[in-house]
Amino acid sequence: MSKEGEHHHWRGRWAWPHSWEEAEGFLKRIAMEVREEPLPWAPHWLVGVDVAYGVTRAFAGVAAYDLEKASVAASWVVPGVPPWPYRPGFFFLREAPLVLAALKGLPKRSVVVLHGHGRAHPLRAGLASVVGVLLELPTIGCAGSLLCGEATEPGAAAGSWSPIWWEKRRVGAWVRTKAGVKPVVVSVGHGIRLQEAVHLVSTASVYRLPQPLREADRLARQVMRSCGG
DNA sequence: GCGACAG
DNA sequence: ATCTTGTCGC
Repeated sequence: MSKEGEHHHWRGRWAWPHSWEEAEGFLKRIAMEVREEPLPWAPHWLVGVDVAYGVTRAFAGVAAYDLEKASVAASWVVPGVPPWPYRPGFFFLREAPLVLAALKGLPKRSVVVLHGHGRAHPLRAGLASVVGVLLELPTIGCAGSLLCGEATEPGAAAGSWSPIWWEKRRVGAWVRTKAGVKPVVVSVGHGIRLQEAVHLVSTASVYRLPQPLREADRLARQVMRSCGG
């Protein structure tokens, strides 16, 4: 990845943060731009993105899952360099630059699902919201655990879910994607309704995480290992 | 002050 | 997250 975001069309409108302090202001502005609204069309693709990290390089895996055929139709990997260390609440600083570069040229009617949070974030704007707002794409956050908020345990059956509350707002859903397995945290990233996000994640799941995310993760790791980290 | 804390 | 294959249990 070269100088973060330099070549993207959103340069100018959004100055990429260069400190933790700037990152906080950046997220607050992203949060104000997030729209929680119905998708403008019936989605055809659920595109999963995940990044695997080696010693010096990182690899973003992307998997386009055809919702009708219930299978991954295309996948690719984009190499880069992780510019920031991980810090809870600022995961986007580490992951977003490479993810943004990897999501070029998606087909129409694509919804992107990211391995992290959207509105279920202390500032109500996690990685999925950053990517959604900057690329003006519908995005969903899907994470393995809560960063903030509270929820009651959903029922044991696959598909059941309960709302997640944070500062008196409903910021996400705790979703049982597989019977008897720990629920995942689903939240709106941008341009979609929580209900639709929950439905898409549930529909695309066989195991705990939705298929496009599993495939993106598997592919990114595979390529990373074949490239020697 | 201490613990918790997406990946 | 990552080091790491098979194995134990429902």
